[in-house]
Amino acid sequence: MDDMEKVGNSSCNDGVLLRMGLNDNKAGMQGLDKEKINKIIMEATKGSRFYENELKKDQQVNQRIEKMMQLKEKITEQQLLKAQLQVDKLVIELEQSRNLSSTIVHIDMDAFYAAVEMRDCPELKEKPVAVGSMSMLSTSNYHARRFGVRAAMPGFIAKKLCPHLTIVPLNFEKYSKVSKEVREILTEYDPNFMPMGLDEAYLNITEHLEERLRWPEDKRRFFFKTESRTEEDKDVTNMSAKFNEGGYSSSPVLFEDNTPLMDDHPEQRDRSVENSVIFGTSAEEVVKEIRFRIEQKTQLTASAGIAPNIMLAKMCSDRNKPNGQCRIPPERRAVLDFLKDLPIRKVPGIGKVTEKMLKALGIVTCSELYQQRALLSLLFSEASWRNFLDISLGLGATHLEKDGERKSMSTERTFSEINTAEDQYNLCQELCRDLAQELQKEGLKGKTVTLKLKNVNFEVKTRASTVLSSVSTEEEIFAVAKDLLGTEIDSIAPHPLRIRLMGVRVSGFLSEEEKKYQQKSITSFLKSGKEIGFLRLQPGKSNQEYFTKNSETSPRGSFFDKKRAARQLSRENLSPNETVGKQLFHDRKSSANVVEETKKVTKLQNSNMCKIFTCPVCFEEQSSNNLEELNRHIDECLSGTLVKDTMEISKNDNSRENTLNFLPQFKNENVDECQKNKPDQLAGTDQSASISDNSTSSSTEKFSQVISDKPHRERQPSNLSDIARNVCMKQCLFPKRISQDNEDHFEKTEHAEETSSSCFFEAKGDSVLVCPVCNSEQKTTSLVSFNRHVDVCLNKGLIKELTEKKDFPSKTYNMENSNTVGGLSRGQQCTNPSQGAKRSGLRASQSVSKKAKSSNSKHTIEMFFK
DNA sequence: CGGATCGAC
DNA sequence: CTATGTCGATCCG
Repeated sequence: MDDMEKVGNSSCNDGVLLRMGLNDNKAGMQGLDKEKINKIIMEATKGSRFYENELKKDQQVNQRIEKMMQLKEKITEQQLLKAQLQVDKLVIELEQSRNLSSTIVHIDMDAFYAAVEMRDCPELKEKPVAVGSMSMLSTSNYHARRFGVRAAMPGFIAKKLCPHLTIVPLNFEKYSKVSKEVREILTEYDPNFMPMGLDEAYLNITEHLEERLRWPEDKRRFFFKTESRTEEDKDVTNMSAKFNEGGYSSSPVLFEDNTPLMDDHPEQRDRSVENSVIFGTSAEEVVKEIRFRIEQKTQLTASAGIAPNIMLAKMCSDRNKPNGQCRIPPERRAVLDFLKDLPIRKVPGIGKVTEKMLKALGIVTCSELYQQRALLSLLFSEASWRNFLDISLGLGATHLEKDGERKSMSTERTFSEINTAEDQYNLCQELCRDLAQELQKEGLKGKTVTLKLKNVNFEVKTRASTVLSSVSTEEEIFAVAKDLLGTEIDSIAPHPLRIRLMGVRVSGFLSEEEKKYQQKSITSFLKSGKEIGFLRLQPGKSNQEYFTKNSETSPRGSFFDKKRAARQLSRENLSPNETVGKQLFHDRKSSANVVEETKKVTKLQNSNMCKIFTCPVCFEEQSSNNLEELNRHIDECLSGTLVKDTMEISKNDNSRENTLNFLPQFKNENVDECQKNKPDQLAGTDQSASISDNSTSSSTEKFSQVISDKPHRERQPSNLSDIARNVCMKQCLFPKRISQDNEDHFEKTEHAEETSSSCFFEAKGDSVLVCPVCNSEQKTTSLVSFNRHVDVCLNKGLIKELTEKKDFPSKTYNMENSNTVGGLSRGQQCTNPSQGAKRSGLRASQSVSKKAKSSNSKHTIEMFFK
């Protein structure tokens, strides 16, 4: 927010602590000093799940730094010199393009929310105040800041820092109203001004300055407000003085400022009428006028920066806050002087991570940033180091670009732990509902739906799916989101997902042009059923292939989504005892859908307005005046056909199924090619690690998964394959190098047992693999042979399972009685829900680990979710 | 394209 | 007890 100091760590070693505490201390006598503040924060923080996650993130940053430093070591003098030349060539170009002709202003309301609340509640005026909740504060007044109370700090910690703190809840409507009042003023100086949130804005006053020169004096005259809005606010002057008890002044005390309003036109002050003031024509005067007017109108103060570009203006407004302003004259020298000792952390776009990384290179100030430009060009991405260069030269945008079209829309919610699938689905649907409503307000439809989850350990993950036709309604979005959610629930089943946040986002919006085009093309596509018929009848090309090929252009198309949905269903049918609730949930939903669909269809058929299309899947004529209806029909049709077809195909080759189930192939459109081209890399490929002992039937294999996942379609009760697949889906089965620079938040390599609830397999050798079924070591020369072993093993297990345990009670399943099922299931299914998820999960993971180690396993297995 | 991260308000 | 919500950009695979 506006005037909050960026909180950064100023020394390398104590990142997490300082990050959450104070960087500097403006504390007066009434406040706390930095040490006390950090101590209190630490006491309130340590041991919490939140803190553990902060530590983890910090370690990841440290690893990034380490990697960067290694890279740095390898840089030769030659390379550096060459880089220096190249960068300096660019510097000359940039220098030549320097544009100092614009006058950009950044306006920043002081402690905005808190100030509004204080204005409206005189009781608060001399107290430390924060706005937000016990969970999270949005801002605090300057009094509270002396105690270390800051934006983005949870209220309960703020209370420990400052027991007298008054926390007032957010009232956005009020802030919006005030913000609007301010904007009404700003627009007079730049009708194209750019608001950044409720409390900040950029203005380009270049034109205004020109015009202003021709203005009569009266147009620059403003009157003090003499009447108060309310009875109790009669004495505006007095109130302002009290309000700014922090030692900072406000109008009319503004005149006592170090920078008097009339400084560049002192003669005009004499001619000012009583109760009015005339502002000059300089940029400073304009900005003082703006601030004066803002305060007169809203009783709130603002800080401002004036500079030749946006970046400088922003940094400038920070300099004299609160209730101050600062200008960088449009001269190169002045710009560079301003930057000289400026900490890079003050630069917009440089956050705590970048700060830390640069600090590791000995860069703290902007001039140091410039000095290291050659090195930076070798260590960072093009975009990054160019940005660094711009920063260190003081270059930035000199005009305000209109906001482009929105690129995404999302909604997310934090809550106390939710861990039942039913609640999660309901919540998801609710989010979709809210989002759909907002989307429709703006008439937007998007092709990508992203689900965001944060588990109770604060680990965040997102899962996205892009569908062929764009979505905007609750039902459409939820159809995609629930699959994503189902996949996640599956992936750690039978452990519950324990989440504290869920979010849904829609992106990939169509532009207006694309919207029209799409309508047309779909219309014509549907009219010509023949083309599809041709493809369908082509010898050697099954329907599946046709659709698979198509979905390659959109790899995460609805077809694959359905597969995921199918998998979800299958899992839930695995253990009837445990998943009754979920099944009910599903049944309820699907029957509701049927009813709904039926209604719609009859409604459509009764309509005279509808057009007739040929469904490209079932070839039946469909009457509809609504493309969405048709899409839905086609979707249903598509999944029906696919399931039917794959049933027939896989009947002929049941023996293959178990192998197939080891294919986590959702992302892998062409297993054959993958196998051929980079067999050695299979292990390392993300999510698409696949094993196939046959390079000719991948298509068939893929689809057999669909059938095997459909429990309600006479699927074989193959717990094993599901278990195995689940593990595969976790990318755990085969040797996977844990990526060093981009670690999955949900994977742990080192301290999973102590600090996290993640699940992973890590292979430390390549030639010895532990069979996930029989748990024995297999020396293999190729993944193919290993796969064959697993295949055989799996079949054995299946047979045993079928003969001995027809009713597989996964609820009471435990690893002791499942030698044949072995390691894999232990990793994934050791749960015993009735025993309290936390401990049993952890214990199981430890015992698995122990066992793995004792048997000299090359794999280590950790559990998901304590 | 999907997923994670960073940064801003 | 109790650590936000939304958005865009970027990087990497």
